[in-house]
Amino acid sequence: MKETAQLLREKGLKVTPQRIAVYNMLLHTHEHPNAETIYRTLEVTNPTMSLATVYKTLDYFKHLGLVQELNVGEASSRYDATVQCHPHTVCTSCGKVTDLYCDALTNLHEKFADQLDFDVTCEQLIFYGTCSECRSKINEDLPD
Amino acid sequence: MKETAQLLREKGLKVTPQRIAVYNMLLHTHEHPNAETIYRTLEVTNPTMSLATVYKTLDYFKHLGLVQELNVGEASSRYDATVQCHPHTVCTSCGKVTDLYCDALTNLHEKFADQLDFDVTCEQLIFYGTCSECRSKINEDLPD
DNA sequence: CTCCTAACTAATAATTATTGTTATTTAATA
DNA sequence: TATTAAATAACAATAATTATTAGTTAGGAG
Repeated sequence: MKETAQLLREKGLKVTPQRIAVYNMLLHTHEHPNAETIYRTLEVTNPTMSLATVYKTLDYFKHLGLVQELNVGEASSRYDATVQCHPHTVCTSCGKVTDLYCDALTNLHEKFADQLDFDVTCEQLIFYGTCSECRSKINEDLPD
Repeated sequence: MKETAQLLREKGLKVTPQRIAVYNMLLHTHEHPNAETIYRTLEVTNPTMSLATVYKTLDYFKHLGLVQELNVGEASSRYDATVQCHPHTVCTSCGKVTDLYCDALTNLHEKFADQLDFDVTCEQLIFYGTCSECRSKINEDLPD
């Protein structure tokens, strides 16, 4: 936990329990939680935590490049402590968002920069569909 | 305009002036407007038009595959009458969303389907950055 | 062509995610 | 330890979207 405090300080942020809690939660999950989920998870151990602070903290973190905001078409944004752009899969059945680490699908803009007439700062590739678990479930429910 | 009425009928929808107006507007623009913009544009010529109807109409259209909902990280969704998945650029300076027709950046999932363990139904590739017009403006404002 | 009815629309209320406000508290430094 | 600028919690406000409902209309039956 020392590292988080150090990191926040380096970014010019005051170190508060709330900020440490939000950042550490994002570091240790792969669920890409939204603000509501972060708040619900943290209020159990951090009674002194409000949803507005979660929003504000995420906003600071985003602008300082500590987290990435992810928009997969849901009403609310999801957050990821991995700030490097990388593709995601989104299961339209269970809602699960998964990181995809695949060099061939990453930094696509670099390969096409000359054809674009557009300065790309960030790219987002999302595959929508059905994850393997949901596919199995659907097959169980529909025996032939 | 006859074709739109025909298309709606084929999809099992009643043909109403509101629905024709919304669909035709989306057909004839490349601006990827959101519900609010569609409403504002149409109320000029269609005084009998309400924002709630625009939302409901877009929802019907989306589920019937007549339009595509596009989420570029803004508060509201944008809509596109081109339902085939294709990449977009989003200028973070002026907000303009532009279609990108480039075979090498389209249907990426088909090329990687075997590596995924995920049934992809649709993919979305978005390049965020600065469009050429905004780049020129920035250069004007900052002479060296 | 007129009538009928289910489907549609407009108006408006309600909801949900997010942001603003403010009084109080706290982290960091002298 | 005292100071103070910044952060927080509580709550109000806003914006986008959805739900409700009473009145209207499209389109088929007669």
